[in-house]
Amino acid sequence: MGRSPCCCHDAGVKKGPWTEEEDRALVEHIQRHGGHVGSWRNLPKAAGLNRCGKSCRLRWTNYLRPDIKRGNFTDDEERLIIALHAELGNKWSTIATHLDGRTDNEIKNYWNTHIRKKLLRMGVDPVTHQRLPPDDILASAAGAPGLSEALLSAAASLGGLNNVLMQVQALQLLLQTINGGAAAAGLMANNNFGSAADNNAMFNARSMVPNFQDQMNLLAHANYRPVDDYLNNIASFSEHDAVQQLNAASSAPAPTAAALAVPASFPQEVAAAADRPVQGFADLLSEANEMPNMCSLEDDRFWKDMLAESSSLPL
DNA sequence: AATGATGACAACCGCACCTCT
DNA sequence: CAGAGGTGCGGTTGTCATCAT
Repeated sequence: MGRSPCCCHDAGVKKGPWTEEEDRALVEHIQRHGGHVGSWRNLPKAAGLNRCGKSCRLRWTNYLRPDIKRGNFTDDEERLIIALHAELGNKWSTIATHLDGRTDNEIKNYWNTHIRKKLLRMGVDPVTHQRLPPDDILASAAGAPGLSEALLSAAASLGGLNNVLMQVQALQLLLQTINGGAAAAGLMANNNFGSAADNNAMFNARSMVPNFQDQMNLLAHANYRPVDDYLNNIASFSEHDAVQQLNAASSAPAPTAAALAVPASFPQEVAAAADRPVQGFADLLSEANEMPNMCSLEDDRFWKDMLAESSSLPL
């Protein structure tokens, strides 16, 4: 099973982008043979192409084949890719067999340029499809070389995220890292869901709940559905993502006062905190939200200011 | 307007596997 | 069974367009 030498190493064989003439020669040659290629190695000479046979095969299978579907991936296709990737991993060719007209190369590129980044923004490991471990993030913030890719991605994306809930998640992770999570609640004011008073109630209450899951539960009590756990069930991701997109895009009614009421099961100080005016990140974040490009890791001042604000939040 | 940075996509590279002799 | 030819596959790189400075 030795590896055969590739004709691509031949001197004078052209590489790089294909011209229209080359495409036409390749297509006409294959059509002349009824769509059958025979030997790819012999094809270039027969077709009058100064190309490696391998290059011809790639060009045909990934671009010139008549049954290839061009254009953007649909939502359904994206969901299918994610689900299949969770099951199959980087088996691009196998994944491609489930999507009509899509090539493995196209799917692979789409994954690397779109889906992977989207998952990272949501705090999801695109390899394991699980939530990225907090230790990873904490270690990164402690000065370990190489800030966590997830944190970097989340932080760099803060201003551009079109989904408030993603912002919340990203900032939660960031603040847990920076400040032990104590200030994270203030960030929740940047949500556009309800009135300022409602936000005060919700977010001050949240600040009294140190545990991330408890915070999420409190939000859930107020009819928020921010972090349904895709991470524990990859099959539900597509729907979850779709719901998130809908939530972000829709003009969903603000939660009612009743919905925002602190549940009786929460400690008394939580209820008390609900009446305190929110401070800290709210203004900062809403300002950032209006100017998407101001948030980036390169903008040291932003993070410096945010750190300063976080330290002044009431606990 | 020029230049650098970034993102998206096409194409290449090298290894592994399958088939045939 | 071994080895060569041919192809499939996944990772990586190159190229070009667009955006930011």
